[in-house]
Amino acid sequence: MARAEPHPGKAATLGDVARLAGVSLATASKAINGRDEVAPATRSRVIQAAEQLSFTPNQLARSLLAGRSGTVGLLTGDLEGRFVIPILMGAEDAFGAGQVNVFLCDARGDAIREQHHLKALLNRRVDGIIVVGDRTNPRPSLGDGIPVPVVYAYAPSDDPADVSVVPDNISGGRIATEHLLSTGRRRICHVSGDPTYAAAQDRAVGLRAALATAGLELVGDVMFSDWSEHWGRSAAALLLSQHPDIDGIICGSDLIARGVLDILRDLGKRVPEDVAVIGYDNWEVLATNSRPELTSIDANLQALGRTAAMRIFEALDGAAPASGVQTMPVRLVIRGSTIPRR
Amino acid sequence: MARAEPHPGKAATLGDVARLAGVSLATASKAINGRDEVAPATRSRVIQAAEQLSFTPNQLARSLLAGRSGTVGLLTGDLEGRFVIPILMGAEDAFGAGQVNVFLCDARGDAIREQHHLKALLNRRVDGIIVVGDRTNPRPSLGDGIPVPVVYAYAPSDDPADVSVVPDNISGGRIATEHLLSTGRRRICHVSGDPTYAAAQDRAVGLRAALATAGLELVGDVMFSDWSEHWGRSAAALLLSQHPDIDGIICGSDLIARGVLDILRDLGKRVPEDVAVIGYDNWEVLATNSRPELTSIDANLQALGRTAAMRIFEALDGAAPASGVQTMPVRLVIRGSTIPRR
DNA sequence: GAAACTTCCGAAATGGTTTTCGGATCATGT
DNA sequence: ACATGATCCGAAAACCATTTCGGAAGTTTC
Repeated sequence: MARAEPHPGKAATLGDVARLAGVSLATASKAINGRDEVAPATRSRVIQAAEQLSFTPNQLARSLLAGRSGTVGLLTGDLEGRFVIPILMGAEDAFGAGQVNVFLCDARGDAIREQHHLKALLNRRVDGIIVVGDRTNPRPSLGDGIPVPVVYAYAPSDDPADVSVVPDNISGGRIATEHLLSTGRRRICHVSGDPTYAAAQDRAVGLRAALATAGLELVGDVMFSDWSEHWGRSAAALLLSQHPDIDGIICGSDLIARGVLDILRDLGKRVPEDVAVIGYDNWEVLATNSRPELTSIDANLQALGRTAAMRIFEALDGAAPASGVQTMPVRLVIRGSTIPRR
Repeated sequence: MARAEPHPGKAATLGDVARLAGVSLATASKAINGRDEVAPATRSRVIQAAEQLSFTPNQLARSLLAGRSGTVGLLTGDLEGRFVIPILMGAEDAFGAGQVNVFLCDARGDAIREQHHLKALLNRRVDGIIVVGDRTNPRPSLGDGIPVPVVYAYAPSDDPADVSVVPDNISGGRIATEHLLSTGRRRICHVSGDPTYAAAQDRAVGLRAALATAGLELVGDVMFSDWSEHWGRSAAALLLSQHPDIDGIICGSDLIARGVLDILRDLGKRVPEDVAVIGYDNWEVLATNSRPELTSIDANLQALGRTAAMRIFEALDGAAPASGVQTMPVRLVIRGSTIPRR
């Protein structure tokens, strides 16, 4: 047997409420929305009727009238959701829960699908669009024919006229390096990931700059390959054979760092006493489960999402676009792989 | 300087198109929507006008009229997004890209926030709601006062009158066990996670059943604690000291399995030659980066999302609710931790 | 008692699209 | 020339909430 009234045919409309309360639509609207042109007695009558019918105003109709839908599109190509979820949460924070809702569209790296989603979002009259990429390389702009503000998060647009918000990878490389230096390390090398990633290059730049400031040079070349744990292991083995005296390894990702830690353990090196290791991304589940726990750089993605949302707001309020790429500060999270537990 | 026309004040409406083409709204609508009560010449004139103005129909207005918004709400408490993203992708597949868009709302484990989001979704007149939890324990039902179909995915509702779709953990435990048995293992133990998780209990049930069918018993008790790599390491050390002759370890999660693999390596046990290890979740980045790569059980979350979406469809089409908990088959992914590489 | 004012309520327009139904036009058949 | 039919188009209603503006009461003031 079907449940009682599982999906009642129609939701109550303002008209229903007005009829039940014995007033006109206009009065009902004013009573419910707390406008002051209505007598207290009438108001309470209307409100009671609304509750009785469990009336909720139809946002569709409201949006149509207001010209604002109170929705935002999040267009992502990030297959795993590692970046997009924190960014979404940040955006939700900025918009205020319940005020604005977010359409999440996954283009899965496909430009056609992205166009498809974009069109669908515009048809739904979203008030703004946040485009999220999975790497910090510039990505093709959606173009300037879009009738709502667009902000690019994590992956910047290749058009400087667009608004982009990205983590500051140069600074990240510098901070990681300065931290190792502050713990007394002097023979530092760098195992990074895919060299075609702007993030890899930027971090290396920051790293070299920090070393130069301290009058030091990188031990060996930056080792590029991919972002995997496998590579972290291979790289560490190679590194230790070529430069047995290194005392600090800066890794391009936490996954790489995990591989490096594995090999250091196999080779009998103590971390952090003999060699300090630092990762990147602060992927908690990896960083807190390693032996020892992994110091890492956190990109503050939630703050990044909040900022992206605020840029949308500003554009909606008619502020000057402030176009270009805005970099967001990153954060050092210190754990046992660089500082011994007391 | 501001860009040229960054956000043109108004998008073209059907009225604009009609005026430009010199026809009425009704005719313009029919021409664009391919209805056959319009002369070919008129139609092409309208279509050209529409393209000239780059007209796109306002979905808000369309939805208002149709009584269907073409949107679905995905209400999640999954903080990390590990479950919700595949489920979202599956739902998108089922709905057809561009036909339906998904509002993603993260309640962050907060019942108040969940209510808030739910209300917002209903006000936006979503056509259905998918509730995603981060564990397979029954969760509180949203209740039966909701005017649209609701499907619970991953975490079932505690109300049997609701529609729930969950992965088949019992079967998962059985499949994992049968796989180890098929590789000749006979002394099998089980390191699982938090015993308050229904998933942990279910997997253990399936495991014991498969062993019983083969006339075997579990070596030692099921070891419960939490889902971490740390626990995997502690458990493995304990296990090997108590039962040095075990030849198969079934783990409650890939993270636990990673910890187990670490300790086996430390103790000089060869995997899979001496001991086979199998994980759970098929978290690719963990499973493919371990030494050796990790055999695991995949919950087919994308298919689960697809099914959840189809349940919504069915309810919308007025089909019988088919309420209760539906379990979805899981899948064995074989890698090097159970079968030696040839 | 009439004018001025306040207080509250309702009719109607608004937003953009779809759909129904009646009307107009034109060609065909007789 | 008139009826019949076919073909195309347009006026208007519908969806639902908000807002403006005018009007109907009721109250105060001289």
